[in-house]
Amino acid sequence: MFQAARGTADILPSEQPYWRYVEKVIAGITGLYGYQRIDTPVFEDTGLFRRSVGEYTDIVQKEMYTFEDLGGKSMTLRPEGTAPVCRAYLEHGMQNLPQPVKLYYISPIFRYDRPQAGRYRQHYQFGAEAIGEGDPALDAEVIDMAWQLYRSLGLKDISLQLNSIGCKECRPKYLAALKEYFAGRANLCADCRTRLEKNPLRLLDCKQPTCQPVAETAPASADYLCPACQGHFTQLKKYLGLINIPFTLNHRLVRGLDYYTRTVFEVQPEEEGGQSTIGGGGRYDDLIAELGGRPTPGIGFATGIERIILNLKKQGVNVAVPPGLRVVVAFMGEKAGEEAVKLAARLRRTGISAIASAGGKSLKAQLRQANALNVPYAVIIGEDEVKAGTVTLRDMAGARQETISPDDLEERLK
RNA sequence: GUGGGUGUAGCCCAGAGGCCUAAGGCGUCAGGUUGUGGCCCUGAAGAACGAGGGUUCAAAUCCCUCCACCCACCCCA
Repeated sequence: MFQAARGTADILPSEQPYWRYVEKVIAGITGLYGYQRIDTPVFEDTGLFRRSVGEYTDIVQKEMYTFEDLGGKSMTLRPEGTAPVCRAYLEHGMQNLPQPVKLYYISPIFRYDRPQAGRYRQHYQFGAEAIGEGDPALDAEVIDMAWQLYRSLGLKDISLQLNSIGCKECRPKYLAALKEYFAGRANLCADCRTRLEKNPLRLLDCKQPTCQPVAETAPASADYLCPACQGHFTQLKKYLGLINIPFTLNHRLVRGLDYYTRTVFEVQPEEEGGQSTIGGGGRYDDLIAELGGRPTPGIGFATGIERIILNLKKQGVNVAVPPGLRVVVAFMGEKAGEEAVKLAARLRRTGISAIASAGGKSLKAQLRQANALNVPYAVIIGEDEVKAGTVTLRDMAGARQETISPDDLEERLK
């Protein structure tokens, strides 16, 4: 038998209420902040991700679904959402729109990773990008939107971690300080020794017990910011205070994609546990230029739908279940069967969800099924009703029924 | 990619070398007299025990390989 590929999952009808709930909240929030939806292709030129995400990131080095198409081009299944949106921004000349351009997406993301609870090879992300404005007020707005999203979803006990990792002016100085600091440490783990050369920022969030204390007392990027970045960060913190967004400064917060500048943030449930981050984002002021556009600042945020749902369940958040079927039309006999098919169709045309039972079962079986489907009403048509031109309307919950004209059904079932 | 745990019908699971041609519960389907559900009762369908190999007179039960899921690491959403 075939199975869904490793790390992928079917989203079954019983799960759908969660997805629809999350989508509904997202639609509300994005509307409130003036974001418009964009959908980009599932695969892109591999170069787009290599250039934006960064050659030495884990994502590019070992997690991409890359394949050669029949024309010999290297394509990659989208491993993150920001680069495609930036590509679309440039491709469609959105720099000619009023800035910032605010776009959001809900789309599948692919990463070849070892699956775990809350970690999949295909998962869905909601992401939002505000491109074309570098004002820290916009950073605050994006962070606020993320925060309000989780609040609106009904998630409690989440925390916001915040940091600034500087820009290309001040970053080199900081990296040098970091390298100098770590190079002097004897007992770094093997991973950290390679990070030291290729991606020193990542040294900060190593989870190895031996590296922990070392990272804890490492130089903080916030102490090495240039005046401009310092000003930006200060303003951002002030704005967040003005709109009452609680945040925790975390000088070890680093993100796994190279394009981030200045602001980075992450949201996670306070309860400990692996795969806990539910969302994160940051500013990427050099990305658009890196992709060939004029220097254009941007900031974005993304969150994993599966992880949101995981937490909704953990916290017992009640999601609205969409209304089910309203009526089952049961019948006995051939002529009544025709009436049932006609009646069910007629009810649907008036906006009342209805099915005629099928399969020629006994009335008992038909009502049993109606009960299992949890419909509030059953309509019964037998020989008597056919002769009299009536139908029997049964209130399933009240176990009462009466014989009425089919013309009165619409009014009664509304 | 590394280390560990698990894998029996759609779901939850009993079962620890021969008594298993695999038990139970949920669910599904049917019936409990003639046109009526939910409770109850009865019955049926549904599993060669993740896959493949091996050990043994004999394996769901032991061994090996693979696959999948879960946990930790890694990384991130």
